[in-house]
Amino acid sequence: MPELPEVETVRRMLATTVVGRTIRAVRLSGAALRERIPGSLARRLRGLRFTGTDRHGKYLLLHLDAGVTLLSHLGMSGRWLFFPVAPQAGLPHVHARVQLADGAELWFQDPRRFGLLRLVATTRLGDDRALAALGPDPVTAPLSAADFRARAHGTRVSVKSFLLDQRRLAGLGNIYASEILFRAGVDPRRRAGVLRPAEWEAIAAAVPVVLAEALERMGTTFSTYRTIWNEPGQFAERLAVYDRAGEPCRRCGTPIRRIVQGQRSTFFCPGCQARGSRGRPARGAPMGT
DNA sequence: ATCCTATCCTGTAGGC
DNA sequence: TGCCTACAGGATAGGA
Repeated sequence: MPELPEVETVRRMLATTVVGRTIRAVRLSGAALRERIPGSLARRLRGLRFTGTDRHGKYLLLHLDAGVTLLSHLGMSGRWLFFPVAPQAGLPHVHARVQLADGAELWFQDPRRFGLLRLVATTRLGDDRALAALGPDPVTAPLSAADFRARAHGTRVSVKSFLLDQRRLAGLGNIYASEILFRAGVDPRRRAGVLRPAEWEAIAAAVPVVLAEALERMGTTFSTYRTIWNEPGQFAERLAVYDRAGEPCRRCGTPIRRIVQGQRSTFFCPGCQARGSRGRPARGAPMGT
């Protein structure tokens, strides 16, 4: 469930905690994540200092001196946990323990092991196959309605599936795709290739608003996601549609529906996201349907 | 090229 | 109470 707001929350926190600190040693579990972590990763990180952070979509980049970047992806259940003092007790599913020179520790925990840890030369980030495949990041490179429309031209997939495709737009996952379409008043079942300009306008406007609100509350926690201080995000209570099947829409009272698209749940309000609507009015405006 | 499905994995919720 | 199954969804390989 970590999507852009969750990863950005983690990035900001790591920027104020680990940047400037030096790695004394790295211990690996030996378990394979999305791909196997080579033992050389621990050896290459030893003695390096964190110099900065970046994020592209759901990928988190921790830059170190010596021209090395530690690329990570949280997958479904991954967490970076920071401990100012090394804990006495261990935790299950910790795949990397980064021991810092001052005694603090940074752990990568991932029960389901869909996550990723990889070292990349800082100057060759553009060549990395995972990063190279990503579309623009909607926070660092916001897309206009015209951009969306151009990217969707000719595609037959639903607008929900379109928003989830990291090659087209990097950072949205299942939660925020549904939330953004609700905010925009667009039916998730509509084909992305035939949306009208007004609908793309509504989507382009909704993306930064929904992401900013989620980021302000440190993201959405259902069960697994935590910040580096092991705190849950607070956006779950603000969700308009996600995981609210059968509950009344907060705006019009219509029961929220759950459907399956591309083997994933989609949640939407049949009242506010009517098929063929032009995008609903801005929040607070008269309903008009 | 584009789209769709199955796969990886574990914790948890629900049924019986 | 306890066992079993289904489900959650990140990315991606491979097939249609």
